[in-house]
Amino acid sequence: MPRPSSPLLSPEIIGAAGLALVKAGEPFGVNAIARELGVRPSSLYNHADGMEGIVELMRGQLVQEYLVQSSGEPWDEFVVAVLRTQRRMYADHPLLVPLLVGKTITHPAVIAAYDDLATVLVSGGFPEDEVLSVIAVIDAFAIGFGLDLASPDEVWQPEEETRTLGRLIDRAERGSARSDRTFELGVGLLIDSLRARLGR
Amino acid sequence: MPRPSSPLLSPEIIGAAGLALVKAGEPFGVNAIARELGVRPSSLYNHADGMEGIVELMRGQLVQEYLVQSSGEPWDEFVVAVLRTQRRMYADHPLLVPLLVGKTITHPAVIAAYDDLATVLVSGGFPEDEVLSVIAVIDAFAIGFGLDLASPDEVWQPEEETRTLGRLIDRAERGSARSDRTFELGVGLLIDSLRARLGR
DNA sequence: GTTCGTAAACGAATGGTGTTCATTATTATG
DNA sequence: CATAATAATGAACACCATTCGTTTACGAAC
Repeated sequence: MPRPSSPLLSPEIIGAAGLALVKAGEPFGVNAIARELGVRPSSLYNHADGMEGIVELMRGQLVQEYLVQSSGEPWDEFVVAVLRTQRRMYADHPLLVPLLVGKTITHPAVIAAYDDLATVLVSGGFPEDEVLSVIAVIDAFAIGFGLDLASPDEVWQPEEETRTLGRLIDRAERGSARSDRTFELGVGLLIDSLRARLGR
Repeated sequence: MPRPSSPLLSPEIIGAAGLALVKAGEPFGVNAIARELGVRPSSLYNHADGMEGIVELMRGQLVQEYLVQSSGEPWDEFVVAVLRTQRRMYADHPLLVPLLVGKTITHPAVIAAYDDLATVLVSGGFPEDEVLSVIAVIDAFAIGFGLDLASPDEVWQPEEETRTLGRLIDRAERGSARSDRTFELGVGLLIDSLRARLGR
């Protein structure tokens, strides 16, 4: 069926299909997306530049979906909001982390989001030569806690006797409750330190 | 060449070859390892349980390589040492992160390392129902900063005008110097907050 | 010391992946 | 109306992880 009357594909459709797959935790790839869309894999190459291009499409849609815009609130409130959203984003798509991380960011929407954060931090009083580091710390937090939320219920499974760990595990909460608690602790620590650094 | 006089392979040899590949940043997989060892891919299945088993072998050797043992120092010194080592480990093997993360940890050496850390934190005075969260925060930090160190020199590449970000990028350090600075800032923030929490 | 089972290599084959290219028919442009 | 670009297909390629049968050397039992 060559060149159908109304096109079956578009960059948006492909990106959305890819995101739907990773959201469902199913194996994600060119063939899987094509299967999902009822189309041959080679057809995708008319709209996206291979696997890499598809990932870029997904990143663009993902960022728009999890966008947080500043609206005049204090810097610390904004940072917490960004952290919460980013963590949720990474946790909802753990399979994408290795694809997204370690690549230079050029997508305008993503750049704009970081620009927004940088502006808020500068306005909040952070010295200009420190803001990028603070942003990287925020990124590190979000990725780390996102992966933590996506990790299995039983993080550790000791097979032999332990001095301390086993006892703590037995008493601890499980699953998302544990991860949420950890995240709140971490966010509190981070914001406190940033406030302290600012006031110094 | 069936059944050679002296065996060409062993779990240790296979794990080491896999680690050597990811350390060199080369594509890593069953075939690549076999090629590196001058052996057919199918031969590996006599010593390791497929791709998954090979990753497990690699994890074991990796942990031993980056092991940090406590020796009576104060908890904060130990935490910093663990953070530094873990960050280096993830930075040296960014390709392994998606394979290591999100899996239940059973390897005795890894469990022992976490048990050590838990013991130090409890001895340091942290309440028992908080120690696991603190450990998760430390993990999140290490992964996040490891990935940061492994990320490209130009993290952002704005194509359009920005309000703040572009100016900060122009003035900022690059490469590992930037990442090191960020890490030191993050470690300082984390330790300060943990100290504050403990003293409260 | 011969026999026999196991161990450790190989080769071939299977089903999966991402990618390229020629082909075809439709749609849009001149 | 003629022509070029477009968007699908199918065939082919190279690679991947994995399984299975085959071959042969080693080590233990008789």
